[in-house]
Amino acid sequence: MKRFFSKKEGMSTLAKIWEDHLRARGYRLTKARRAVLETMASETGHRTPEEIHRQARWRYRKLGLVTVYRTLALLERLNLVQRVHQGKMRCHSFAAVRLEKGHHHQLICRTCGHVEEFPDCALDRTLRKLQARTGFAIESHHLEVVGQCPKCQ
Amino acid sequence: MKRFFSKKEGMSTLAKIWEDHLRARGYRLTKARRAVLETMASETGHRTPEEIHRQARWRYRKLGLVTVYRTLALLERLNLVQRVHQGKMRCHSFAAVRLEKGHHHQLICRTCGHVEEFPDCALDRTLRKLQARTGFAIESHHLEVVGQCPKCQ
DNA sequence: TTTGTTATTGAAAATAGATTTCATTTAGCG
DNA sequence: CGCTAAATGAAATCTATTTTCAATAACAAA
Repeated sequence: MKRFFSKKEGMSTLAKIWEDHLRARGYRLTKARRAVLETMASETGHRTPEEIHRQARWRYRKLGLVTVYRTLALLERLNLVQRVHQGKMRCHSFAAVRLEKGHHHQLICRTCGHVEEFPDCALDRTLRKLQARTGFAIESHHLEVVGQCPKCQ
Repeated sequence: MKRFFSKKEGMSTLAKIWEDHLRARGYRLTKARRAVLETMASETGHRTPEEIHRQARWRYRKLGLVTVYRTLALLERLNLVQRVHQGKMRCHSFAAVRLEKGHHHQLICRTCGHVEEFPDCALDRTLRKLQARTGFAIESHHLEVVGQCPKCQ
C-alpha cells in the first residue's frame, strides 16, 4: 500500500485540509479524530475499520474501535471517505454471468442508492495483459461505479 | 435484474447442469438445494443470502436461511458461485485516491487470499461514455479482480 | 490562564449477520 | 417399504456494527 507521507513527516497536507473542513463545520478536533483522519489520509486502498483502528492507534494509543466507526461515518457524511462495500456478503453465479455476452456491472447512486446495471466494461484487453504480466489465472472481476444519479445532483 | 428463464418454464438448463454436477460428486439433491440452485442460476447480479432466501422460498416454502448459507458455500467450493465480497465493510478516502495519477486496484487470489495491487485500469474512456449516456455524475469506481496466483495454480 | 458548556469519547449493552451444533428429517439405496 | 448417512431447520454461538450512557476533554468566554 503506497504511503504518501512518512510517519516522521507528521500530518499530511490532505489531513490538514480535512481538519479545516471539520473546524469550519463546527466539529471539534480531538486526538481521536486526528488519529483517524491522518490514518485515512495517509494511504489509498480499502481498509476495514479494524485495520484502520490498528494503524491509527500508533498515533493515539487510547483510541477505541467505536470511535473509528463513528469518525468514518462522519467523514463519509462530509464526502471525504467512501464505503466501498457494506458489511454483507454478496454472491453471484459465474456461469450465469458467462452465459451472457459481456456481463453487467453496477452504477450506484451514493445519495439515493439507486442501482443501474450496465453491460460490457471493455476490460478484456487490460485483464489479458494483467494475466500475462502477473501470472495470475484470472477468473472473474467485479466493477462498481459510484456517483450521483441525475435526480440527486 | 435480467432473468434468463421465466418461473413457469421451470428449471433452467444451467440449473440442470449444476444438478448433474452435484449428483456426479455424490451430493444429494434435496428440495432445499434445488430451490437455491434454480434461484442462483436464474439471474446474474449479486444478491445477499437474505435476498436469495426470499426468492428461493417461492420454489420451496420451508427453506431455511441457514441452508441458503450452506448451499452457497457448497456451490462456492464447486466453483459455480462466487462471493463478490465478504461480510466486512471497507472504506477508502476519495481524495487520497485522486492525489495519485491513475489509482490502484486489487488482484486477489481466491485460494490463498494474497492481494496484489495494480495501477491504472484503463477505464477512463468507458466511464466518460457511461457518464454521458446515463447522466450520472461519476465520482469513483472500484475494481476487484479474482483469480489464482502463480503459486496456487 | 481558569472555568463552564456541551460535543465527543470509551466501555458495555444491544442488534444484526454469519456460522456451528444437534436432534430430526429425508434422499437414495437395496 | 425400510435403512442409513447426508442434509435440514431451530437454537445457540460467534463476530461485526450500532446504540446507550456516564465520564472526559475541546474550546469559547471570562
